[in-house]
Amino acid sequence: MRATRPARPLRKQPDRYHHGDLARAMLQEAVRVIKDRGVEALTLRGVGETLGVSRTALYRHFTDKQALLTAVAREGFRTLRTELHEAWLGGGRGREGFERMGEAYVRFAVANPSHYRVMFGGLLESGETDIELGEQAGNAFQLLVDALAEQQQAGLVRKDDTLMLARYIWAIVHGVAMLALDGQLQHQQTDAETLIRFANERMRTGIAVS
Amino acid sequence: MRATRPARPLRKQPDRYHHGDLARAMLQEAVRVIKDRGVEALTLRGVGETLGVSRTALYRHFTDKQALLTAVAREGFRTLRTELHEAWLGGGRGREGFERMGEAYVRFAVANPSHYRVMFGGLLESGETDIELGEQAGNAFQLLVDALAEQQQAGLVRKDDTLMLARYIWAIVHGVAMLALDGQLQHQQTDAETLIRFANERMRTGIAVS
DNA sequence: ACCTGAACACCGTTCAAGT
DNA sequence: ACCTGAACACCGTTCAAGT
Repeated sequence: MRATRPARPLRKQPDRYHHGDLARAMLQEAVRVIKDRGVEALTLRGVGETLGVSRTALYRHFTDKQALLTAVAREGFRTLRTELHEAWLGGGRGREGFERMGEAYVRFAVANPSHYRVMFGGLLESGETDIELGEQAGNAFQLLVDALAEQQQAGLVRKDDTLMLARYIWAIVHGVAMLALDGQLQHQQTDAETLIRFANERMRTGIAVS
Repeated sequence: MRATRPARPLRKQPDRYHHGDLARAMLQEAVRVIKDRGVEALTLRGVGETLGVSRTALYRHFTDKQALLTAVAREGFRTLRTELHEAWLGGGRGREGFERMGEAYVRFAVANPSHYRVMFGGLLESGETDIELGEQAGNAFQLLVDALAEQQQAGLVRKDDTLMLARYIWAIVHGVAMLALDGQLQHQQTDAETLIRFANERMRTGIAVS
C-alpha cells in the first residue's frame, strides 16, 4: 500500500532547488497539516515530501522540529490577536465589543483545535521559553489589557488592578476553549458558544446572590 | 555512553515471569515517569525495562500505549476528586470550602503538570472517547455541581442553572491551571496561587462596577 | 549557500514461538 | 495464560558529500 515515490510532490523537477522562501512554505505546510490532521500527523519527512524537498532540508531554516512548532505557535498568536482586535472594534469598544472578543477567542480555538493546542501545548515545559513566542502571546494579551483599561475609564469595569483582571478574564476564555477542545462539553449537552455567552454574563455580575 | 544491558532492572531473575498485578505496576511506573520526566519521556520499552519485563509484555494488559495513557488520566481524575472533596469538607462546605476547592484544584495541576496535561490532553480528539475516563471526569465534575447546589440552597449562590454554573467555574479553575502550566503567569510576575485567590473573589462579585 | 542520500539511534506494534 | 525475541515500519537528527 506504499508508493515507492513521494505521494504528491508539488514541483515537477525534483532535481531543482526550492528557490523562494522555503522557510515560509514549510511553516504554511505545517499549519495546514496541523489544521487538517492534527499535530501528531506532522512529520518533517512528510513536510519535505509534500514540498518536493529532501527530508533534511528543514534544518537549513529551523534548528529542529521544536523550532518549527514554535513558529506555528507564533503564527497562531498573531492570527488570534487580529481576530480579537476585529471583534473588539466591530463591537464598538464597549461591553458589546468585549463580549464579542470572548466569543471570537473561543471560536478561534474551536475552529483550529490542534493549532490552538500547539500555542499552549507546554512546549516551554521541556525547554527554555522562546523569546519571540512570548512576545506574540504578550501582544494578544495586551489587547485584552487595553480593552479592560478602556472600560475602566468608561466606568464599565471596576477599577481593580487591570493586569490581574486581564489574567482572570484570560483564564476564563482559555478555560472555556480548552474544555470545548477536550470534548468535556459535548459529552454534556452544551457547546462552547453557549458556555462563553453564559460566562460573559456571569463574569460581569458574579455568581453570588445580589 | 550506552550500556549494553538494561539500566536498572528491578527483578534479580529476569527469566522469571512477573507474577502479581503487572497492569497495576505498569500504571504506577507510567505515572512516576510522567511526574518525574514528562509524558514525552514515557516509552513502553522503558517501562518494560524498569519492570524487568519484555517490551511487549504491556500488550497483555493494555491494547496499546494510548490505553495506558488513558488509564493514567483516569487515575488522575480519581486523585483530583479525592483532593477536591477533602478541601470542600475541610473548609466547612460553604464559601470557605468552595474557595479551598478552587485552590486545591490549581495546586493539583501545578504539582502534577504533565499528569494534568494527560488528563486533558486531547487524547480524545484522535479517537473515540473512553467510557470509563468520561465517568471519572464526570465524578470529579459532580463534586463541583453538588457543592454549588448546596450553596444555592444556603442562599450563598444565585439560583442559576446549576450545571451551567458548574461548567463556568470549572472553566475558570481549569483556565488558571493551564495558564500556570504554560508558564504564561510566571512570565509576568504572578503565580497560580495569587491568581486563583483573585479569581475566587472576582467570580463571586463580578467585574462590573457595583 | 543550499540541498542531498545514507546512516544512526530511537520509537510503537505485530507475530510466531516458547513455558 | 502469560511472556519472549526478532522483525517491521516508522520517526528525528547527523554528516559527509555534492552543486
